[in-house]
Amino acid sequence: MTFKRTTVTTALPYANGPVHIGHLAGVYVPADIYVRYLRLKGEEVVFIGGSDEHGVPITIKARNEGVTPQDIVDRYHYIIKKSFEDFGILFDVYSRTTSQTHKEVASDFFKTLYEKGEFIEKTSEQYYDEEAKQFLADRYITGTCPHCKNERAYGDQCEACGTSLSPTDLINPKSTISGSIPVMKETKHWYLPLDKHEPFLRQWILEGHKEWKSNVYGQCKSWLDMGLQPRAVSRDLDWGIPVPVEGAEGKVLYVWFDAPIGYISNTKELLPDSWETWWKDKDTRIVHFIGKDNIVFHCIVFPAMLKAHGGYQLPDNVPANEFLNLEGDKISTSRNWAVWLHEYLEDFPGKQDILRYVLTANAPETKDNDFTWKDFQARNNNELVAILGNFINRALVLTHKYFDGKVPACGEMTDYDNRTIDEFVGIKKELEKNLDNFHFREALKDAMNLARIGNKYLADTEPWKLAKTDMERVATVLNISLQIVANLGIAFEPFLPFSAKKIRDFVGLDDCIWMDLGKITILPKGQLLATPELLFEKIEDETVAAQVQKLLDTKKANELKEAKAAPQKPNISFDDFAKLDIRVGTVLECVKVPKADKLLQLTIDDGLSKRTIVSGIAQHFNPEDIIGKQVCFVANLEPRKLKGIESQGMILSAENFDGKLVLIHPGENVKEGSEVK
RNA sequence: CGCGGAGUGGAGCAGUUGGUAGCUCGUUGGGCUCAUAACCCAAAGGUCGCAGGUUCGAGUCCGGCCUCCGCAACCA
Repeated sequence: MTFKRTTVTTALPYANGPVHIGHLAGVYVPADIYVRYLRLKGEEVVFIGGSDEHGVPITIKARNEGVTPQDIVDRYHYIIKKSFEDFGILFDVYSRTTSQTHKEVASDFFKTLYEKGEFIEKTSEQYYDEEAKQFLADRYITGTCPHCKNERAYGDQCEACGTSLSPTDLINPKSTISGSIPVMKETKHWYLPLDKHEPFLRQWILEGHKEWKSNVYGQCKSWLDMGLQPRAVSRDLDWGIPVPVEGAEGKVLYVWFDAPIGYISNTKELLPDSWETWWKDKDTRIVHFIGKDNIVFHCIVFPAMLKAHGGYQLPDNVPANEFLNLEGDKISTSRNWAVWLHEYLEDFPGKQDILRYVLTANAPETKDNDFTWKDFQARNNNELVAILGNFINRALVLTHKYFDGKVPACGEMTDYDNRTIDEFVGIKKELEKNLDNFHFREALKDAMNLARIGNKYLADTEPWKLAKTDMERVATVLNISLQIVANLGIAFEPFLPFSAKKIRDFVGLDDCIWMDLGKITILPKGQLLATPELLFEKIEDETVAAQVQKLLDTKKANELKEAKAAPQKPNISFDDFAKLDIRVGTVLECVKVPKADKLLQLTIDDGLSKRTIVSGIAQHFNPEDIIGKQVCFVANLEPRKLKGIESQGMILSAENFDGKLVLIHPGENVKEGSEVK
């Protein structure tokens, strides 16, 4: 396959929240690695990103916060943009779908399809929320499921019984936005007849792109086999790009139609004069990096749009990744179950490359993977520090020790030297093959193996021993070792750009050219090295423990938020209440009841005498912690024998939502026997 | 039976068109001491989710079953 240039796009993050490690691992790091690699090889490439800023969820978030949708997208667009910059994701352009350029491009795109007769118009009745003044997407309507009578079924599906529904099936429908009862209202929309493009798509994907990843190919095949349906491309909403035809007041382009065109708009914003080359020239190759949730849009819908429009190239590959989980649970923006990029950088300043490394080494390329802080620590300590950082440090320290920090001359090379270099060149080829095929996890492993070769080379040649007898040989060994260091400065550039730059700075290498990889003549003799400093540092147990604790706190906060108070019990009369005799007493003694898991035996000074109370609280308190404390107890509860001990009352405690018991104490000490009313 | 993906030594993953099961980490033993107690070598450890079928031969093909994840709402 030959091509002259590559257009790389990344899924546009939705601007209703910051970006997290899942975004990075699934889309942006792989894309950035790929783009950096192509650039190093001197290929023409343009790297397009941007925020997706339209759609219903943003309007709802804005309503909930009492601000405008524009406020929301402004807030997150800049946070997201900065996160990407901070992590070295080198977009040529990172724009937004609220830009003027996009408005024009998307409008024109729609108009072209409209004028070519590529849409069909349909009028239908849809639920309308009169209070919120908007039509309701299926998911924003709840009601009773006609099949299982579950009262919390959604307009598209009942999650209790699994049947798929249409909003009109629901009994007692209710808007989730305002809570009001929606009414049926007629509305007209434009549809893209995907079914019309099905034969072409079938041929193009199923015959023409068998090389696509199995998850991508499989998903497409499934959609095609099910048969494609026309899809609406417009919505009744006041936030978005107006449908640019007459009689379409109050209607905007549906986000999935709007968003992918953003790739084109952003290219145009970057290159107002030459953008078409990057989308329409036959020698241009388009690659979309996305997550698995976006497969059908990028493989079926967007290509159909481009085909219908005419003149555009279709994507050459869509290397979609699966999802990344966090400590065993699905990452969730709404539940705050995520490692946010901006927060990571606050906790680990300057350590972007560690995260890039871990996310690449553990990328969800073939199935969902799990990010754990323990793995993060292990990969840093055992791989980045021990293999890569250590080798570079060894080579530099030895050179400073024996040659005043100058690259020594390379003398006669042995067979072993040559074999090492051959091995190096072999790995370079593997590395390129893996990068070309989007196998970034393997490619990173290859790059790491280059550092391993360096360590082995030093261990086998033992220059610290040779230094006693043969300095000329030491010179050759260190020259080759330093050349390997220089090579690492190139090989890691796509993966760890910050560290690769540092490595090159150590050895005074100004240019980073992929062609040089595999050569041992990169550094000239006599080149002065910088003073070595540590490339990576160990991450201590406490550091990762703190991160884990942060997540546990989140989990707890979520549980608290979701915990609901139990319904109130039926009313009682004042007389009933007056019958209760609740008093304060001081715990004099407290011991565990033998052969009982839950029982504590307390001796209490109740102001009159001492009484014994047995309480089922042993799993929540240490007996000695309670002694001396004042507690509240029901004094006139009928005595009852527990494990053979007569209990004369009941200790009062509150049960937290998580089942934890808390004793009820008076706010300040009072006289024993005081009544609680 | 909605659709797709995944199920390989303790953990995380490779296994291209079927031909003796590999890699990284971890573990154990040894070596080295230039190096951030880092590095190098060696070993142990798997009936490739389950039970079938095709084949001289299957992790790799076919049909069945089980488990996990995702999509069909928002979300990479």
